[in-house]
Amino acid sequence: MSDTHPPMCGMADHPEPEPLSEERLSEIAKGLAHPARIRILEQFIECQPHIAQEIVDEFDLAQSTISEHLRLLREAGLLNATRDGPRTWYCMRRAVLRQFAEAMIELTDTSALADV
Amino acid sequence: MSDTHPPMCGMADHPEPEPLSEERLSEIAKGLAHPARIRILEQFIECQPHIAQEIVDEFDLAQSTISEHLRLLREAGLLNATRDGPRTWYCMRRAVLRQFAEAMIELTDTSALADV
DNA sequence: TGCCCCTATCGTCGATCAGCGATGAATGCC
DNA sequence: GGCATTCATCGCTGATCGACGATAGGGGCA
Repeated sequence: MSDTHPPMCGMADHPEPEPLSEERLSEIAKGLAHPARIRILEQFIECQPHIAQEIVDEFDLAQSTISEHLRLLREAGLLNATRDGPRTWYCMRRAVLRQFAEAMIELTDTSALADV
Repeated sequence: MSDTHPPMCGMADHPEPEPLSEERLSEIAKGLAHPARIRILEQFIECQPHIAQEIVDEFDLAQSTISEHLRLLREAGLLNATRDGPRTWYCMRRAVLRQFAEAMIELTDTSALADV
């Protein structure tokens, strides 16, 4: 039972309302630029954290490869990692991905010109 | 005057409603994974096509480098290219970027679980 | 015809990515 | 203490990216 004790993920995921720079946006896009990483993020649709082993079990990839993908997602700011004894709990930083998605929407939004 | 004769860009940009695969999503993300390419797309916020030279003039990068970025954006499906004599008109495929953005929104949307 | 403009492509170089196995550190359990 | 589990990191390899200059081709225009 004590192993199912996720650390209260992502609730303090407060939105940072400053607009994202092109550099920041491209960093996030780089995090998304591999099918395995998209699939990893899909595992977090249920707002539940996962330990790395759970992610590894979902793929036909070596543990070290998954660990590398998790690192890239962390560095892109798309995942949070919390060590808990021998485990690491991961959860998605929804606000970051959402802010990225909204910036992309704005790029497609001609009416954004009204603000210029 | 005849040089300002953009080829009726992107109006036939009909949405393709099939959900995007992880492979497709990561291809699009790869197209977005460089600050110069984000900035290139920003030039298309006004729904107007541009020739490659206009893009080159906006950057401190060699023409061949910009041409390469335009190629990657084309291959990611984010830009359309239309040759017109010596020029190439580029315009943004808004529906593609929007569909990508909406897929990212869904990843952040816990209520998407209701559909499962 | 000849020249210039606009672009795409080629070749090259260094940097980063993507994959793997192996190793090692931290922790919990017996 | 000893061992198994979990995970990150370290090489290593091949592939791709990002930048450039140089080159070449396709049109217009004089």
